[in-house]
Amino acid sequence: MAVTMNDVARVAGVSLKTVSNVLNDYEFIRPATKQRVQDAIAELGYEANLTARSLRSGKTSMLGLVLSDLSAPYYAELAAKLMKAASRHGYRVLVEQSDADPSVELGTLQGTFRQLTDGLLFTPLAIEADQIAARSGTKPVVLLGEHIVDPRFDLVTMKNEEAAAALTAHLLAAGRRRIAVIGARPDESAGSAGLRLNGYRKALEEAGMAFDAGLVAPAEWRRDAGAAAVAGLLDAGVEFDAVFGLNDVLALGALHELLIRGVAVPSEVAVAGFDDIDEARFASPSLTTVSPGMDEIAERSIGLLLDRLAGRETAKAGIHVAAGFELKIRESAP
Amino acid sequence: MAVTMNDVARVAGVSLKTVSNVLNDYEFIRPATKQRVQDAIAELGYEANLTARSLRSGKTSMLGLVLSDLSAPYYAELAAKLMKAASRHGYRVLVEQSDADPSVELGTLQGTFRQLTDGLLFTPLAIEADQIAARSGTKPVVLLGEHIVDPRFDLVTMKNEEAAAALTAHLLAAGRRRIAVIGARPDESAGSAGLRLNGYRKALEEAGMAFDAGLVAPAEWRRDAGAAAVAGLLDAGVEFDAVFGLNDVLALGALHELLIRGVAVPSEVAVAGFDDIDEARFASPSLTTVSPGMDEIAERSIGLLLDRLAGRETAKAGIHVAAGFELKIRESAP
DNA sequence: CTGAAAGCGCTTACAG
DNA sequence: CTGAAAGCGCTTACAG
Repeated sequence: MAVTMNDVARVAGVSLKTVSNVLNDYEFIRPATKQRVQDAIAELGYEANLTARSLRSGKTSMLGLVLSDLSAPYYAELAAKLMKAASRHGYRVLVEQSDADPSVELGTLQGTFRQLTDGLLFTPLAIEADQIAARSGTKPVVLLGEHIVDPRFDLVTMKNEEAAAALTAHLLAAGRRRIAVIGARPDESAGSAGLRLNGYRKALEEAGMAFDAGLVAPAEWRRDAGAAAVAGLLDAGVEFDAVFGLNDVLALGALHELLIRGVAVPSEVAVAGFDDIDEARFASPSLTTVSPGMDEIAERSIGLLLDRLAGRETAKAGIHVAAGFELKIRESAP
Repeated sequence: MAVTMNDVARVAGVSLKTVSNVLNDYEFIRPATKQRVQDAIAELGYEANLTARSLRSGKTSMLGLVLSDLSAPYYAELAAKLMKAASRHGYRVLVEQSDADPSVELGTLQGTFRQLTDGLLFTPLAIEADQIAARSGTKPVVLLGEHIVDPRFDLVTMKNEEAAAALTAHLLAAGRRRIAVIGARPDESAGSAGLRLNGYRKALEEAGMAFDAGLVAPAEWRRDAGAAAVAGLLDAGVEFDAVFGLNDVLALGALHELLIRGVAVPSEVAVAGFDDIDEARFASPSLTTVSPGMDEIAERSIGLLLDRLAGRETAKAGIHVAAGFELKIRESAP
């Protein structure tokens, strides 16, 4: 049997409540009493039982993180940073992989996962704002990404459109005229894919260049799909002198396919991505990309969620944060 | 206020215990009673409170996973697979990043993290077997990796030595004579680095070739360190016609550095790694590596831990499992 | 097959 | 500043 607060109270010669007060940093405790309790805790090696505390207080000191797939480098790096940020504030992070399955996403908003966590960092991919609103209950939710941008919900995101435009402008300034885009999602205009594509179009427009839909290839956001998309363009005889992968793994898959086919990068075709995952720096050639401010996203989203939990942030409307971005110009598109 | 078992009992017209029996699939319940309870559950939208259940039963339905850094691709992919495997058995996985810090590793063996989880999948990197034995308590622990191989503990690992030898033999068979090794850890002979280096030495021996310590470069297991290690060898004028990165990110960092320096891969220098992370297939050139059987590792480690939890496995001595491996011969070292 | 009672280890009003 | 009591929502012996 583990040591309980009762044992501590007995050894310290005080009541249960006094032990609880010491444990919870209650202000008005006589220093001598506090010391006696702390000595007893040390002597017995007492450790608070989090489950009992949770049952009574309704708080778990865990935050939920919902994302599609932890093995995607962007999510892996983000999760690692979020966990570190949460840990600095005394919270743990419980991760749920949704696989972009709507029923899994809905499931995390209620039931066990919700019970186990005090608040949620939620990357919606398959469900809509009203579905979240219908079951968001009283625990705070901070949305990540851009699938849902809604004034009702807190949101931490990145400057997708602006950054994609800046990257496209860079390619244009370098003399590229036919920039293929891979990773489009024709079925959704609101998400990251849509916003980044918008940025691309705006940059073209600003440069007085026509948009050519034949340069836009849809693809799932995976390496192999990026490779296949570029293969498709090449096989179809589409001409292009640059490829903008809407994220890094797409761009890296494309880069791989181009090199296999004997297409020189960047001399014949420049390649650029989005996310600046660790791997981008070490690709060969190294990948030009957008650093979307992942550190800032991690800090701000944890900060906002904890502010909501602690009642430090009480705005009725959702707070929207967009982290700053930075262009990383590397060998693949100098 | 959430719906409780009491509410269900009232609506169904039965006692608390009967509701509990239905919830816990107790065998001997009259079908009609069971139906009444299930109807009440559906009507009220009742969901069991996991915290209360945990407090009373001492079980949390969570497994702990301790690893150094979730953003390392190998760990990210492994964690994703472990979570999926656990989920199929009704368990969640709570991840703790240790950063290879001994005090963090020790901390996960007791205290809150231990309380929150029914069993542990533990990747020790900085602590030793006796330290684990001293605080392993009654909850099961399955070790991952090879830092600690001890008959007292269950262990799921890979065939490091055998696989490294097979990979080295492949390089030798392809005519490579001076194979540099990067990522050695001179301070530890037992871990993955030591075992893989052993495999390398055995393959050399088998081929009747001398071991040259000048070809072995220590490095942390990161991309940038792999690049720096190769740069060091080149700058020191060490001659080599192949590089064996003791894991994939080391090999990919090395590959990058070689290409930057104008060294042709594989014609001048072949490059091989270990792990077969997703990225290896899509590197340019694609990376020859060892697939260490990650699916098998995930399945077996979850399976073994759950067998211990359920009392299906009662062996007094630790059970050691080594997953099968496969050589993935790709462009970087054909 | 089902019920009434106790209790897991805390925190939370309520007193004093 | 500290104490005695109640109760969070379950499961677990114990009866019957």
